[in-house]
Amino acid sequence: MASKNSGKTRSVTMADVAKEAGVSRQLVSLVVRNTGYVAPEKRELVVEAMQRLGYQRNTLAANLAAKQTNTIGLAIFDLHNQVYAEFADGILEVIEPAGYKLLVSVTRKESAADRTTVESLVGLRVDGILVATHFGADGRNLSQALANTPAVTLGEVADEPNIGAISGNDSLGGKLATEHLIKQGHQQIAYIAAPITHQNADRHRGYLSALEDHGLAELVFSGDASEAGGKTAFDLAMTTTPRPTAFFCYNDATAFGVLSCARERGLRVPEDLAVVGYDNTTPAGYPGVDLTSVDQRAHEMGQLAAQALLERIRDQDAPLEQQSLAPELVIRRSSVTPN
Amino acid sequence: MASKNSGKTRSVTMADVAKEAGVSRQLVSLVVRNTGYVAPEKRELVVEAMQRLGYQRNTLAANLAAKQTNTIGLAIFDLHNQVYAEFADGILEVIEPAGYKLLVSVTRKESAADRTTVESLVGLRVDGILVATHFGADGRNLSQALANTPAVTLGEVADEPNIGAISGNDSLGGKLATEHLIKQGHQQIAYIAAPITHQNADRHRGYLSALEDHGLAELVFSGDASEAGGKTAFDLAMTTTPRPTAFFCYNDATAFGVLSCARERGLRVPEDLAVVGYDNTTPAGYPGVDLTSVDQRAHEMGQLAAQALLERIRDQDAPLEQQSLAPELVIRRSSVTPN
DNA sequence: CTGAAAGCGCTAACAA
DNA sequence: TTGTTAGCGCTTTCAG
Repeated sequence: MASKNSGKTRSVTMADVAKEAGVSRQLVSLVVRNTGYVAPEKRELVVEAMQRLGYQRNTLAANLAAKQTNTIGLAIFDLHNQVYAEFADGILEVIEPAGYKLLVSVTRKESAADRTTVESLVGLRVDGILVATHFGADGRNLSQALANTPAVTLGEVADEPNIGAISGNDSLGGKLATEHLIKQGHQQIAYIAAPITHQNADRHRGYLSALEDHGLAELVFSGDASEAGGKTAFDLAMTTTPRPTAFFCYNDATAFGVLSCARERGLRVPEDLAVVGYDNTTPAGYPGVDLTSVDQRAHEMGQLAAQALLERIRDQDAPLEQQSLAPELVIRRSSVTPN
Repeated sequence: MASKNSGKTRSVTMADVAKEAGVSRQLVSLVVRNTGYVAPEKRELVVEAMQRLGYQRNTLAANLAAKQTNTIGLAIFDLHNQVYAEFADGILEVIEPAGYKLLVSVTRKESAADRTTVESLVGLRVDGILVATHFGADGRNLSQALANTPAVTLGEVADEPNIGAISGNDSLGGKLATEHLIKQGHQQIAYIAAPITHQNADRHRGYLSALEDHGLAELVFSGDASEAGGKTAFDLAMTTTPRPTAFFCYNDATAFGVLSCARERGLRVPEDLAVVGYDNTTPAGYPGVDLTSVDQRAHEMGQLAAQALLERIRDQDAPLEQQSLAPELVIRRSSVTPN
């Protein structure tokens, strides 16, 4: 007896509040929803009753009945990566004023559960989902998981009908970064790649295109878009000949991994090794880090994606937003050859 | 006509799946919940029907009916702060194997909506809540917002009956940090304070106690527990006499703000200024940053808190967990006086 | 395995 | 303003 939910005390319901306040259930509903006209004294009565009883509305029931949750879901990959914080900031600025709440669903990167993340949000029937998690190259998976929930991807393009996307021009970003390194005099420039996504493919492509323009050969090492991934890839790179003298990394997280390893090996940045990241996260600018990084304007992307999503929620037939922001290379010490 | 939810297509229900598969609704429910015995062929039938129809269970309805969500809520303050990522990692390691999902509710720090964050989780009827947000000194607010939802606070003690807490020994941490700075020869040691919480009060107390032991006077400047707060406080500190030569900061985020400002003013760390943070977040260890920081073992705290919470969910009468972890000072370059 | 019935706590529409 | 009546999509229990 009593294995689960042993002592679960039945929670206070609207009916309880109504009785306590001596009014009808509907009246309570009205004041809770802050809708329609309620006489001040009655409202007062209800509010007091709610406080006495410690009433908390059951959003589950409310949402189920209303078929609407006033909540936006954000699916992300790794809480450690600061880009997501930038995204979230931008998103909140847009949705909070519009009366929406934000719910974040996180994957542990090991569990590769991108799908789960979105599905759990869909299950909760959030009004819309912002997908900032890596979904591999397989957009179909995303579409399936979404099951018609309005969605906009962030950073990554979705190439599925009916899904919006606010992305950066990643191939341009890759090209800018690589050209910068070439201009600094590097010939052996490595790309630290991440899992197979459009973002990765595009950054890679930009890198290649810059190399080709200058007749240089590519050197690619794969990690997993995290600091640990950067370390792995770096260690690999150090065993090869010719050894790279410059690293263009898939993102800042990866670059931080590279920086750490470089120090462990006694390599100085930028004297012995130039490093460029992507995302221009806050830590990239910390004194002493000074990581050159491609800024894809994550904050702005968050805002735009949120706007696009709200648009789509209001009108399912609104035109599909497919914006792309131009990236900007922020040059710091980590990549500048001293003279 | 049609202002909201204009094109909202009715979503696929269990009944639809049952009809499609030619079985009863209960059978569908069984396979969805993965409960009881279902004949393999029948299961196959159902699964296929679900895929054909793109069925996604309505978790709202399921949770409402089952009075259980298999979800743990995490209330946090600021996605930018890496401690929360550490917390989350530890939490996930414990709850995922136990079959729980994690939902994160974030506040924008400006909106001071600690309460909202918890309330929105309570509304969703998550099975338990981990509170890692700053709740001011007012535990009553928390209790009210929780409305009997099992909860454990992370980092902060709750001093409310019925709320568990896994915290660090913050006054010890403050003392360790300050004593270290004293040992480095500093006399003017500032504390960069954060909003009124137990954590802040305790770290402050530890700082004071160390100062008193050595007959030093306190210098306190207040920020808001973020990078921006650190900057504000630092600027303030720079206008006072005597000017501090060392800073013990409420947390790493604050410390990063201080480090940035210091550089802007051309002050070298640690030559002109020693800095110590709290939390020992990942960026503190980045090459070039090398921030001395008190490690409160956030990852472990996350695990313990999750365990305590699960315990409490299983049995409402389980003894209240009130653990405190001993912090450890991780000394790096930022605080060591060169000789 | 199926069918029937009750209920979770709320919203929504309408009549009184 | 208040009742009344439905119903949201699912779980749970019990009999068959």
